Amino acid sequence: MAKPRTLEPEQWELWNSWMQAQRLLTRELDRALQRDHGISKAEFSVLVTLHRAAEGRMRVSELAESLGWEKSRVAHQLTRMENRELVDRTEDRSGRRIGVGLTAKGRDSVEDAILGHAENIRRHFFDTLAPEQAAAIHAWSRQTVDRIEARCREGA
Amino acid sequence: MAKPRTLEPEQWELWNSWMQAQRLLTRELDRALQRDHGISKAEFSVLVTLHRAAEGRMRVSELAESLGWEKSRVAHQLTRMENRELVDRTEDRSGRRIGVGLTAKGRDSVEDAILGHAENIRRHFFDTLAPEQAAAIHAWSRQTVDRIEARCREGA
DNA sequence: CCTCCAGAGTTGACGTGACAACTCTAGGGA
DNA sequence: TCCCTAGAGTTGTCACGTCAACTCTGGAGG
Repeated sequence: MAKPRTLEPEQWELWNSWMQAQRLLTRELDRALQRDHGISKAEFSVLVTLHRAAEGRMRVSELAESLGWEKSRVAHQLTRMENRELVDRTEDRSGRRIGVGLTAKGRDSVEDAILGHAENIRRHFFDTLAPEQAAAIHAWSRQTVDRIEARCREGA
Repeated sequence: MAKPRTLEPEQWELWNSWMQAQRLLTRELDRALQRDHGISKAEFSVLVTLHRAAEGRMRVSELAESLGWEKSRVAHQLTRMENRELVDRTEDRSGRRIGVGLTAKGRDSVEDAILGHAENIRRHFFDTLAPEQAAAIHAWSRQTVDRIEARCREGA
């Protein structure tokens, strides 16, 4: 058979260390964001996206589209962030929620966090990444994203 | 400055596509496990670890060590899995919990799931991975795991 | 005009993950 | 003997993420 039913030991080894490296790295970055800036990675993503928006105000659906998140995830996240006064939801006069924007506190938080986060990514990721490793990872990432997105589109 | 304060655009591009590739890939594998075998990735990890254990029975702390999880996470996971009758906890005569093992249902589930999961990893990961990409990724993974674990040890 | 429906947004339930506080017990000195 | 501390294991609390079900509104078409 050209397609063995299970993986070779060295494939398991590669797979496990790859998964673990990812896990450790993202946990590290998450913790740093929390410790140094008091926000989580999810909050950071939302804040950055809103911050990049031209008017600093977006529809929930745009936000979901832009983040690649499900709308319910965005709604839950916004509820938590509204409680923490990082964002506010604007309503039309009937009380229907129509858009989201940064509060002053939210704006301060991102602008503060974004430099530190970039610095951490550089330290933990790019500084130990040889050029051919970067090339390999980049190529693999693009392949993978394209392939899975293609499968989702055709499967839908 | 040798160390710029923020990342180059192509670095952001690499970082973002890498994060997204991870996210899509693990979500894909998770869903397949859930759909085809009715178990989650976390449950699968626990079941596989117990299944590999010589006597099929481990201490909670061994399990935590082997999975690289915090003990509280393991305890919560075991509670859920005990409710689903995938594992059982053994007690000494004073009622103190002393070990964990697979139930028959748990054993069936892993043995059933493991081939399918390996197949999916092969399809989604290894089949699109050129040998030199595999080598680069493997090298990077090992570096990263070692470095972060070293930092944790010294930081503690 | 009325109905129905598609899309936006929310909510609830549940599993996952991190962190801190707690209980219990065995073992090691004073 | 008694204390007491280290380790095992649990529990509570909170944030995150997914799925399904729900509400509301603005049209398109009868």
